[in-house]
Amino acid sequence: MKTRPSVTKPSTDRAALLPLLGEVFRAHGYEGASLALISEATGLGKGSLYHFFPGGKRQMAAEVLAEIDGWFETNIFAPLRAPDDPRAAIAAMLTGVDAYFRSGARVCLVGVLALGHARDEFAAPVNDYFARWQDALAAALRRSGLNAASARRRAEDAVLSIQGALVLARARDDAKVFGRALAELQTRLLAG
Amino acid sequence: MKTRPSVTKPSTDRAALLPLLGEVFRAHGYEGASLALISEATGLGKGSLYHFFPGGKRQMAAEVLAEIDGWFETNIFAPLRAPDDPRAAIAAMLTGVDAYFRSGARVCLVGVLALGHARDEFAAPVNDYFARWQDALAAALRRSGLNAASARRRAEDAVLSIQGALVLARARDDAKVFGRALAELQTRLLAG
DNA sequence: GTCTATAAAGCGATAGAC
DNA sequence: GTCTATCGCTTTATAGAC
Repeated sequence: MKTRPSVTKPSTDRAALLPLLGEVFRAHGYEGASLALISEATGLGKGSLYHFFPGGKRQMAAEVLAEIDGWFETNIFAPLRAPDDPRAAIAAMLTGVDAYFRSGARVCLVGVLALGHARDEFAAPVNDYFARWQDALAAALRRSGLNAASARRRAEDAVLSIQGALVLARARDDAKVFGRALAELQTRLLAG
Repeated sequence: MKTRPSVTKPSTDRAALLPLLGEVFRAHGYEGASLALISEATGLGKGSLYHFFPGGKRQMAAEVLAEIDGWFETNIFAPLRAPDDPRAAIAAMLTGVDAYFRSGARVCLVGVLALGHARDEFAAPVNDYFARWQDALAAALRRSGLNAASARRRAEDAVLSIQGALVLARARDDAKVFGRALAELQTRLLAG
């Protein structure tokens, strides 16, 4: 990867930046993630950061959010909507979620933003993320035999339980809370 | 509580300050709750605030946290531990929680602090709050007939569901999520 | 006990050299 | 594309008048 007076210029390193930014936002929250911390985490000076993200911190958080949303869309939501075995898709969701959140050691940035000071700033994408999660899961549950109302209630309960488990795991500093919640969820989701 | 050069002077207004501070912290998070906002919400200048809380924002948040903890201890935890009808105590917990969190319109400050930047600052009281909640609820469940392990799992699930419901209600800007979660919880907790 | 004024530090963001 | 230097503002916290 080179600069090459002209032509191409992939600047793909920009994409590699987002996961780093995500961890800073997760660890310190939106307001706690100062440009100094971000600069330290990425090894880039403020000048470079503003070169990549002219919109500053807001743009950084927005793009991180979009990347997370995209990951869940392809890895979690889409499989739930696919017309395959719905029970297998639900099981895959649970293992995927467990991996993504590092078995409870990693917090949900979307939830952090929802509770934080900047919630109004990101209200729309935050709402959309959870709405699509619930809808996708409800679709799978419906295909597995539940009626529409039960599927919606059970999907909401699942999404909420995952968020709560992450909060409690962090609060109690005990990641195992998350694993227990996922196990409980599995039996609850796959029950008749 | 005394000053006494001049009789009385209870300075009890200090206690009346805490709920106001609590709402500011809830609404803006710990770092988002600037002294300017706190000054505006309380109608007190910075000088007065530092007169009441020489430790500044940290002390304010710590005392608010202690007050919340005390409220839950007397209104929620203690009844769960009392040797009365455990099922009635659990039902009372749910209605008390619903009232405290304004049916989902109010967020849990303890959870906010757990996820926020200042989590290390308040790690001990935050952990203690959730631990005592779970223990008290598990005791009631045990008295209602469950074995120790089931009681602990079900209590953890309940505490986590309440937190998750508050997160999701805020994220989706739909307080009714909370009411549905409490209803679901009632059947789950009181089930055989 | 309450205020205003101010100190000292950190913040996000910008400018411009290289 | 990356850096340093710096601006303008806000932050927490303190000092001191009243």
